[in-house]
Amino acid sequence: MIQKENILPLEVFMDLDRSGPIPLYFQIAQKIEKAVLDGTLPAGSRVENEVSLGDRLGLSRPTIRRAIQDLVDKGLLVRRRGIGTQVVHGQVTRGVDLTSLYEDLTRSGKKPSTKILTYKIVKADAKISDRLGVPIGSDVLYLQRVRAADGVPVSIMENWLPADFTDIKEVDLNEHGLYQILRGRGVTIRVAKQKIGARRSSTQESEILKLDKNAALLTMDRTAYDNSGRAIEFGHHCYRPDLYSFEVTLVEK
Amino acid sequence: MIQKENILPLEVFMDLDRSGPIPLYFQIAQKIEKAVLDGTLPAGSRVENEVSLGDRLGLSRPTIRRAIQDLVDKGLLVRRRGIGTQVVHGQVTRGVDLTSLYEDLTRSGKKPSTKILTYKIVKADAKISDRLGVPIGSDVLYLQRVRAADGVPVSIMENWLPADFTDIKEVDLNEHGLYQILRGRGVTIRVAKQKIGARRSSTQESEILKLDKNAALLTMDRTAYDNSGRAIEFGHHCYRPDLYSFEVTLVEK
DNA sequence: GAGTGGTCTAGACCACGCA
DNA sequence: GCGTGGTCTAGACCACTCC
Repeated sequence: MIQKENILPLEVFMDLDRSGPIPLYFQIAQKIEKAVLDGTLPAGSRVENEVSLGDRLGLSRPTIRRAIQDLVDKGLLVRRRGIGTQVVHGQVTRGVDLTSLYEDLTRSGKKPSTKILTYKIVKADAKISDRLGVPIGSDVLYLQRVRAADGVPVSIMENWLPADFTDIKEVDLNEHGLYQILRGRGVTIRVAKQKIGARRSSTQESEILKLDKNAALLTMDRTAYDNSGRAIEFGHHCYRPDLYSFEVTLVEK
Repeated sequence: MIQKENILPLEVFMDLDRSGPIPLYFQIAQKIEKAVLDGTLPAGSRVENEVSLGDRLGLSRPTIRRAIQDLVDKGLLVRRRGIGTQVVHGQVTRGVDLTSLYEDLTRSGKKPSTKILTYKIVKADAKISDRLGVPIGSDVLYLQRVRAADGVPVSIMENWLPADFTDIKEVDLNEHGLYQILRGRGVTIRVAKQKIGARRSSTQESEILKLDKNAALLTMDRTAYDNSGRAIEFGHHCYRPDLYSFEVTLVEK
């Protein structure tokens, strides 16, 4: 495989803020990412090596390295020892990055709305107890909601939250995504474990999502943890497969 | 939230190989991961801080830091500035890590087998041209296979590969996974972009997978790139949802 | 104020691919 | 042999959280 010519990024690296709160490696990564997206660094082209880039910018190699590594982890660049760093072919797809469906829809320009079907406090059964790490029989908040985009129903969402979230207001859930509300309470979701599958829809689900009987549903089970490692939310969601899918970028470590 | 007691890992860090080919940060990460899995570091417990661990092991802080960071990225640990590092609650789920279904099945103790339905060289249409980055009308290898686990059909896989892979032997595909064959040719898949969805099965698909008519299928479209960033394979796979699902761990960066 | 993780420096040596 | 990325060191200062 013939390598394309070296393309040295010019001074795309203007206005680096060396004293502000934004890390230097992050600023560098942003500049390089922008250069890839706008074609300054076309697919397959080589990226300047770490040492010389560091020299030119007056930054240490570990700082440059971290910037590039972050882009490699995002699937934007590929590195080979002894060879160099190249831009991956193929358009960039934004992977799932720990946002809720609500934010997903907002970002893609749709207008999300939520209808609450069920809002009640229930006792945790064995499964919920296991997922949330709470005792069996303890109070948990149970939500059943329908999320629509521009008025078209996209997803039925069931969620369970530990007892100390039972004071979440029903009205807030009409106006905001769940993760948005949690953030407002100082809870940051840091890790989520998801299982994505498919099944046929029930009669009720078909009615709600305006699908045929026995249509295919895309399903997702998720447990989300905050920055102390505690389970905050367990959810079982099902999506209209013609309106939603999951995009994932995998990078060999 | 009350934090649990400090639990200082003892000398779980025996036999570190300081001169071998395995990086020190990797060895450290393995030891810590093992301690989490076997309960030495229970869920919610604190992990010793970077500086003191580095001192005790006679290693620099960046080395220790890298080990811990890798585990954070895997969703095993959580960090908070000013607080410390803790073990995430909830059992560890092995995420999808850029292996093929063949390896997936082997690892979970099943016996994979493959039946080739179609093996031929076709001309790239607009879609395949776009996904593989080859000219429209150029030769590509088209495969249609059925993968079974312990004799039960799990997945129908369609794959397209660029012209220089047209010498892949049909017999090899019976015995090995596609990625396995590629590795044997010196091709390393480094990045993959996947889109996971669902749809109803066609009559033919239902027959092959031994499903009811109009059953739900879990589908995955994937483009895979090698370590030079070149597209190596595009695939459209569909799975029996009762036998297969995708597990993904997301970590806020 | 003490303890923690987050960032950054300025070097070093090695492993690998290529000419 | 040379250029590349991969690892590692021994420090430094800062931001944040808790007491």
